[in-house]
Amino acid sequence: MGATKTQHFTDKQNQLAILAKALGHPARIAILDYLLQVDTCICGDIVNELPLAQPTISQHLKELKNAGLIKGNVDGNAICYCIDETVLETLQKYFTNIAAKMEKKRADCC
Amino acid sequence: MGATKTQHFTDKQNQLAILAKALGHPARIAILDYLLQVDTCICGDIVNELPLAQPTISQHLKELKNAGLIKGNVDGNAICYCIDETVLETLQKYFTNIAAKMEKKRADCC
DNA sequence: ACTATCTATCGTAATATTGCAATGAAATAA
DNA sequence: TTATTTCATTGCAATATTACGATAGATAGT
Repeated sequence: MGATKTQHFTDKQNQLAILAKALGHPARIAILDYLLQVDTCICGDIVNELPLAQPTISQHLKELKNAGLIKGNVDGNAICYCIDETVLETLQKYFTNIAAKMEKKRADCC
Repeated sequence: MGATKTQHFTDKQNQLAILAKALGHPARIAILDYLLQVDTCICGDIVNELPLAQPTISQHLKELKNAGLIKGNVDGNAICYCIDETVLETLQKYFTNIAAKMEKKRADCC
């Protein structure tokens, strides 16, 4: 025991959980914040922006990449990371959908 | 080491990470799905809906509650859990905001 | 070639999460 | 009172995550 029982849930549920989990760390939120802030979707000086060692950041980037939230293009010596829109749309849809459903039953709730 | 270095990040980043982390498990996504599906924000038979033991579900509910995603009202012997709209708005805003920012710089990205 | 720079990976310690059996606590029903 | 039902808590084992030093690979410049 200790491992998540993914087999028992739907693909949708697992996929959403993977995305949310990837966002479930302040460093990874900070990385996304930075990628949005920077005008060009520039590269690897994320290390200078965050209070974490380079291997740690590399690991966080890997997780964001595995979840599909960002993509990385090799650009000479550096790597250009940027946010993947398509996956973010999934998340946006999920929450707007929930909001819509909530709207419907506003009254009969606690 | 092994503990998250929350001190180094902003309150906003930490708060978002907490919410995302709470959603970062398929069982907890499934719980929200169920709460949305059921018409009235009904009570405790969530145990019958999920392939997990009662203590495990109780723990997941606790985490959703701690993150602020759901609230629970005692109703006699049972407990009535339901989704907390306000926090979901935070998430919805976050993603629509990201989507808006992405729109702006569509061109110069990888 | 050598050197510097940038990033990934390995190995490992510290900590957190997941899952459940057993047990508690609190309200309801008999 | 004595069940019964409903949910929470405790305690523990299995597993995952977080963080970083050390090291390796790949590219650019000299």
